[in-house]
Amino acid sequence: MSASRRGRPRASSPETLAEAACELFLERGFAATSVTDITTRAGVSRSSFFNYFSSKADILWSGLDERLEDAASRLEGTESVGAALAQALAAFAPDSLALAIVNAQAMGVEAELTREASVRRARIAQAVAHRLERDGVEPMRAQIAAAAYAAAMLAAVWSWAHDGAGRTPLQPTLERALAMVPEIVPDGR
Amino acid sequence: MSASRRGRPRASSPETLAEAACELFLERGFAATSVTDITTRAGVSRSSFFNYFSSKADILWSGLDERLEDAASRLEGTESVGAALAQALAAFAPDSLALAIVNAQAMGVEAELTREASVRRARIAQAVAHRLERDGVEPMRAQIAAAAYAAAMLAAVWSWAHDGAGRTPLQPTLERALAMVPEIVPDGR
DNA sequence: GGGTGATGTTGGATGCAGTCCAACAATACG
DNA sequence: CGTATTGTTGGACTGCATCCAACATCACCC
Repeated sequence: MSASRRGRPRASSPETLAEAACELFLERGFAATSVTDITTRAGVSRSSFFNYFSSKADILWSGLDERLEDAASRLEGTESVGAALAQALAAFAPDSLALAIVNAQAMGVEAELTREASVRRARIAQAVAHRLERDGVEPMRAQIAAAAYAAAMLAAVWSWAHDGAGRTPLQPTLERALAMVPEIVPDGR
Repeated sequence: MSASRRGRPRASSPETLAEAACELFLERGFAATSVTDITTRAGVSRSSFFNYFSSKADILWSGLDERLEDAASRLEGTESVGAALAQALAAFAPDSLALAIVNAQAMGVEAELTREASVRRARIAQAVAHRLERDGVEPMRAQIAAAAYAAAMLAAVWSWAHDGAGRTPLQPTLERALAMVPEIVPDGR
């Protein structure tokens, strides 16, 4: 744990920026909030924003994206697909995304959410499909089964967010969702 | 058939613009081609572009989007899910999308394609899920089954494009893909 | 055949996202 | 104290997308 590194200390953090951003999203809406607005409230320059997030939309998704990368790694191992996904998401804490899901209407972020969610669904589905093909499932079947897993996963996150991401853990909801997949998709492993 | 309508005749058409755009995409790549480049080659002003497409990416997707809207309408009727999708896509002719899928690398459009494809997958999945819920399938199951249908549908389009969209009809490939879904997703109707 | 309304085109102004870069600031370390 | 490292800042720049007022071209009807 390098508590203090070499050069100039960071003047901000993803958390600080995300907090400022979510406040503004709730006040004015996502579209009406510019990156400049966010950095102004956070007390840093606009340039710095892109050291922490690669886009405005990334504020909401960076937390989950991290977990999805972990999931993709685990899927290359020998864990079962369900276990890999469950383990990867075990470390997913309530963040901007959960807030945005619950307050989607207030933030005017519904279109943005469905759009970006679909990208994540496809991303994790591709990882699962690769794994299933590695296990000998034919490509077409693998894609269909993988899509089912991805849909279950995102649905669980949504359900968990609406149940109150702060109070409830994600795990039970996720495992219930993942358990449904092999029931209806025989190719699930 | 109103061959000539009321006001000033159109100086261009989606087809003309798409053709000019695809040429440029093949020459310089998608990212390196600006909307201005496209309209210049097509011989119209930049402003006119947005009378025909809502965005640059839409050049590739407007054809399929039209079919997906039709599919969503059909899904509100009494046709089976498979029949609704097959019927809707029966009128899908090879267009810019097929060209882009085949020449994805040359156009430098791979990231764009996976991204936008995921949005369409989610869109049609939602329509299917609505239908399944209407038929009494519980929401979670409906979402999973719907994701499977959507995955099959897009996979069919991809496969068809690679088989040579001009030479082969889409129908057989699509029906083969759709037929796979009820085999592995019992809730499919 | 001239007026009228409908339909489209054009150019310009505008706002914002995202990229890039060179100059500068603050730290640890030897 | 000098130096390498890490991070910040402002500014320039490109391109997407939106909006709008002025203008052009048609069909139609009196």
